[in-house]
Amino acid sequence: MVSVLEHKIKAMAAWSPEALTLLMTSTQPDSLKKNQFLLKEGQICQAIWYIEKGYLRTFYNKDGREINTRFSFEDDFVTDLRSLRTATPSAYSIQAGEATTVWKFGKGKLLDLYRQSAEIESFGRNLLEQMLMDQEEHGNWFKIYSPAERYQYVLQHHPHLLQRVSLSQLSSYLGIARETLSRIRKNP
Amino acid sequence: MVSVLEHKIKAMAAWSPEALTLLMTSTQPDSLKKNQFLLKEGQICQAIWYIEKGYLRTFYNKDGREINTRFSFEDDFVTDLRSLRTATPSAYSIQAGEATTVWKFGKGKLLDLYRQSAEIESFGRNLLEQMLMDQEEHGNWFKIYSPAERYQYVLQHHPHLLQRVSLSQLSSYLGIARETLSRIRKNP
DNA sequence: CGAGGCCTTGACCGCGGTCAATGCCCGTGG
DNA sequence: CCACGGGCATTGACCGCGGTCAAGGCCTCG
Repeated sequence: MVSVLEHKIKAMAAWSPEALTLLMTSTQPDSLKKNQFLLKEGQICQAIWYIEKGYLRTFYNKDGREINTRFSFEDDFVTDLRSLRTATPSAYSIQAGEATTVWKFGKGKLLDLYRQSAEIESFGRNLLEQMLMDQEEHGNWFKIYSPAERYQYVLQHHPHLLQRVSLSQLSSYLGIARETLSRIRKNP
Repeated sequence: MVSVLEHKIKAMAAWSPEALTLLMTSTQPDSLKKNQFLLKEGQICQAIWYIEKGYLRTFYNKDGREINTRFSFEDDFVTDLRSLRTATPSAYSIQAGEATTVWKFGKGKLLDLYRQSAEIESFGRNLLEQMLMDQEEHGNWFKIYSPAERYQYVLQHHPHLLQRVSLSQLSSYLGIARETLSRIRKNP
């Protein structure tokens, strides 16, 4: 039987059978309960994960307060790129927001894959370009939009966030206080 | 004679002579006067540029006001990734902040390079990873730091910004008003 | 039924935005 | 050489948005 991962990956690029097999034999699934950690602040990130089901939040501590920097859902790839690349302790934690199934690609394995297959390297590059585009857009929010406008943006472009993430958690992602988000939602 | 570009590129990775030659024969230099545009809002971005000398600012219009989203200096690569990838009109303009020399890699040429050389594709992937790391960090600023802290961060980590970019331009990059930046600098 | 999350609401206030005036530096032309 | 003008930075006055603290309401789950 073909896994969800294989099915999804197939749809993302025009794969040769060899590359697809190589990719699929380099990964294993893992299950996380709600609130379980994939990575804890201070650990060195050793892998990239693909989310099959559920969602993960990436956050970090500012004076004992958790600031959410990202929410990742089905079909997203997740890692702490800085920690992964530089093998330094992560400033972030990654935690399951629901019961979550991920597929793990270890760092060493991943570098092998890139070396062995130009197709996979190309896929990786494209993925990174997509992620960079998204990240630039997200970063520019804060320069351009007011808190209310940022909320409206999420409402229109990422409505699933509001359905699955608590408002407390969303507020730090929007860079505002929980109470302010509450008031924004109240007033049209 | 070996160009500045070739010298720099050499230092960034372990190149085979073939890949390096391929790369160097796919690019041409271009000179920009101060205030000259590399890309104007509404145009479709067709290339990636490498900055040999000078700097570029990327900005965009919010209600007639220019918001600077990025400053790129020597050895940086610059483009509007969204416009380049999707061939849609750019929301950004890119303008020289000083007399600037760039090397242009056209989109078609670039895709050829990736197809022809796994080394170049790998170089591209690594470059993207670096850019994504930087962009994530920059984006998280706004969630984590206050205006004064953001200024301090630039002061410590990117002091060249303050030497070469006017405070008016820097302020929108920090997401604050020009006057506020002035007051932050005044008070320790 | 009680406890604990989570969200909402209110009161207060300080940070940072806006507008306007002034100062400073420099390049240009009389 | 000086006078003027433009661009940029600073400063002051004002005020409204959004943060903080505290209380209360409403779920869900044990």
